[in-house]
Amino acid sequence: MVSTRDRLIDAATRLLDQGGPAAVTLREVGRLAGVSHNAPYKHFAGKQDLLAAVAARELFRQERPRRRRPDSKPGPDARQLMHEYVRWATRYPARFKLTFGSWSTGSDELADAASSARSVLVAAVERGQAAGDLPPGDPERLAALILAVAHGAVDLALNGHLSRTGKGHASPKDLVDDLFDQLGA
Amino acid sequence: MVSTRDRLIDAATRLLDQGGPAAVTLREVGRLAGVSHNAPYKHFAGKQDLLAAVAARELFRQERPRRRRPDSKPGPDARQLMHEYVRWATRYPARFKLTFGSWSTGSDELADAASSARSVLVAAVERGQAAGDLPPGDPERLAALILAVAHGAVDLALNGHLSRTGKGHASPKDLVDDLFDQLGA
DNA sequence: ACCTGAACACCGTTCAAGT
DNA sequence: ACCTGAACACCGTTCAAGT
Repeated sequence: MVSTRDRLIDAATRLLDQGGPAAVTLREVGRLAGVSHNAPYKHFAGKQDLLAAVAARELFRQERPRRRRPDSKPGPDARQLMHEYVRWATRYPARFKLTFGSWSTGSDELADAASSARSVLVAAVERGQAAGDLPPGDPERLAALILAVAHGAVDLALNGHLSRTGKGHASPKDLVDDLFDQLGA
Repeated sequence: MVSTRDRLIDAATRLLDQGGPAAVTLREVGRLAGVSHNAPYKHFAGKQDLLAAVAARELFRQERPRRRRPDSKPGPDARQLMHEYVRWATRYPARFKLTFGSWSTGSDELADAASSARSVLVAAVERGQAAGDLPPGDPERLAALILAVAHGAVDLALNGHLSRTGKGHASPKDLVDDLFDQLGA
């Protein structure tokens, strides 16, 4: 038995994927969930709060598989993490833009999920430094640099600002690899 | 004598800076420009086209000072270019998000301005490579890596996804410098 | 060529009311 | 506790008409 709240988030996510945030109208969300156009107000403060719930669920789903990993196995390295990040963002561009966009709502749920996701990357960077694959220095700051490249490359590519043709053509994954190659040298 | 068209773009830019794209209503744009709420339709195809004009003017203004530079002086180096990029984006976040967001309208004006701005960076990267400050390789691809860091760092910072406190704290400018330091080593 | 005023369809949000 | 239907204010866009 899936709750109305979950069905509302499902519907909002589907509409978001299809047509961006503008396509997420409360009327259509309600219709897809089988309720009236203002039933969402009984579960969320408004449209913004509904979208924040979508973003929070997305972050949680990204992080959960890594949390479940048994402690005996080390997690994936930072390069692999960024490859997954790029792959997810490319596949679900609207979710990517929403999740990493600015939330005017100061949702605790979102803040917690984001900081948790960041700590996974920092841990991977620390393992890379210990193995000599990454340069020394503050691991949080190096993680920020790595995330900035992945995030920026994806955002530029999604918006058509990466040269899409000719010798200069590089995919976000290529640019992430370029960075790690430079860091390893 | 400033044209109605320019006054409309001015008004739209002001509203954009104050409250983001949602605050740019054609009614308020018209009111600020001293015309009716649908006079903009005589100059632009619609709201989207008006916002594209704002973005195009912004790109043009960024690029113009560099084009006027006499050929005898070499342009600023890539690091300095990215510092200016970060400074502009931090000062006018709404313009940054609009200009580097996705334009559904395939505006030629925008595409030209964007590719022109990119070529300025590529030229700076080539000079850096010639001077031995940057590693060898395809300059377009290296320029894309550098732009990805600056763009990603600014976007993460604007959206509050860069750790704002503690030892991991790094500003977009810091991250740009980190990349250039790594590339120079 | 440029502009206006009325009108239409749509949306977020509120409210009174129902079970 | 959860939901509905009507209503309100607002917005993008279109249209007929004016100079």
